[in-house]
Amino acid sequence: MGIPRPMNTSGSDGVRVGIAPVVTPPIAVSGLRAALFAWLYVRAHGGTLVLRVADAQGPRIRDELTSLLLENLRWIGIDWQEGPDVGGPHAPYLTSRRVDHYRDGAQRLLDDGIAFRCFCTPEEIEARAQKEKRGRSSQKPTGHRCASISAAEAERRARAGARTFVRLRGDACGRVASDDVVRGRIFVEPPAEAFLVDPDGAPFDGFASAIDEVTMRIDVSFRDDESMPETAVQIRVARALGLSVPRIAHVGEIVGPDGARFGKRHGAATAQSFRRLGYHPRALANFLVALSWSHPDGLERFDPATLDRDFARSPIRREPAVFDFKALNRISAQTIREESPDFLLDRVYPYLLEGGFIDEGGDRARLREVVAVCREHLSCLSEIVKYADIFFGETFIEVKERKLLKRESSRQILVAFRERVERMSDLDAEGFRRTITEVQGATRATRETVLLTLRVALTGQTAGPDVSDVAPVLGPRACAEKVERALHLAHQS
RNA sequence: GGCCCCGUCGUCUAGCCCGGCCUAGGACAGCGGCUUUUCAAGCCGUCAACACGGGUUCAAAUCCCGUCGGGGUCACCA
Repeated sequence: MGIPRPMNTSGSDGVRVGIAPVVTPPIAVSGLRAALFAWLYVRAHGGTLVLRVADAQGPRIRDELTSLLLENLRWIGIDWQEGPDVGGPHAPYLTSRRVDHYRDGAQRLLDDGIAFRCFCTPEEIEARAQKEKRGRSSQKPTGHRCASISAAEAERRARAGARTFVRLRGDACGRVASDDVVRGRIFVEPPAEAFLVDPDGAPFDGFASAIDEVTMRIDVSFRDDESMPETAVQIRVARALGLSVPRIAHVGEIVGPDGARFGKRHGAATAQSFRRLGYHPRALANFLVALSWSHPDGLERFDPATLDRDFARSPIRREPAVFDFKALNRISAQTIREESPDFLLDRVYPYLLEGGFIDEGGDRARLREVVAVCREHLSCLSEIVKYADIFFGETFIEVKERKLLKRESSRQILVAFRERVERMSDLDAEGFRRTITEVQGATRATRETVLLTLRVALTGQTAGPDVSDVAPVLGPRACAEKVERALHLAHQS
């Protein structure tokens, strides 16, 4: 059946799709995925992606955090037609700069007796929340003492300079229905006496959405499903103010192998951390989308940017999805393998530099060879450092692998190889193959054993790049040295 | 604890809305094999699921009810 078609309330320029990621905490895979789906939705149906950044809460107006967020969204491949950086007819697109827009709405809610002023300090609120948590109150806690202060009295105190939160009255917090784009009809309920505006006039997410998504003429709003309570607040507020509510798409959550929401305890969950590790952005996008959406043609690998109308042919699944690193690594490895050595070289360079393997402005031709050899074995670009020692340092040979070198047969292989390679001025793939055959003949070892022994001597690992690829890049001299050292190590321990 | 969401192979899913074509299909992982230049990649094969219990029906993964399980949320900050 696919995804329901959008209701276009905004004229001929197509559907207006909104996302409103928060600036802190840093955007994680779930937020990234909600944004990705919004972007795909726009591409499939034609329209405008409107990016509104929720930067009003927490550390206020932190420009670096905002640009980091935009960078991360762009990194994964998303682009938007209206947003803080590109502007648009409904600017500004930062909630911190829209405080004026919220004041009227809040005042009207207050006047109409739908909201009340709460004079409690953050400490008092915190203490109360703790107590409720401990008491495991079964009753919905309503009737907060501030709620019973008369409106006139509350206004007087507020005008006298008291710092207040604006909160939704308990009787306005009942559950409401929403026809969700991914879930169908759902029922949601705002938290008891939900917070709308803080003492500095900064809106809480649901309240900001109620106002902004109407003024920005959003038709469909994508968000991750943790924000369902905020959606409830949005609907309640909008209803009270006589405003419309866009269709909302709650994208299902991403959980770890233990079933708990994928987050810190599973390691890196932020966009930034995947970026730092050097995952291929297209692969991460592919992976995240495929977590809850299957290609109508059964493809498992696809470039989200080329999906276009195909995206609308298949529905977004609502069930929680398990973040499977193996699957991500596989997709990322495949994608990396398809990139040219030059493309990879530029991206791998910082890791080598940072690891102290190379100096600024190193030999590009040699680096390209190294990258070409390692390319098949990278799940993410930072893994290059696992292999960097082979080419740029002293090969480290694991104790476990040294056992192999201790054998008399291994010694014979290494000696035979060294003798030959020492006499060579150049070592290409063909020369290496020939040499191996000679060594094989001289030692009467199997080809497999010869290769494995040399692999350990030259790379220090039993997995990783092929010896037959590594040796030519190292050249005869370095090969001889590494073998010499391996022989030495074998005798030591 | 209140409220909400979710429940098909280990994982991602197809099927569910519109009951029969489902002795439940695919992919990935796992396992086995082939590629005999090793690890990896690639190719071939194989294992494996409708959470449970009631109902409705000639017929249920598909509809209804209940139970169980998992998760989310309950100001901000973390």
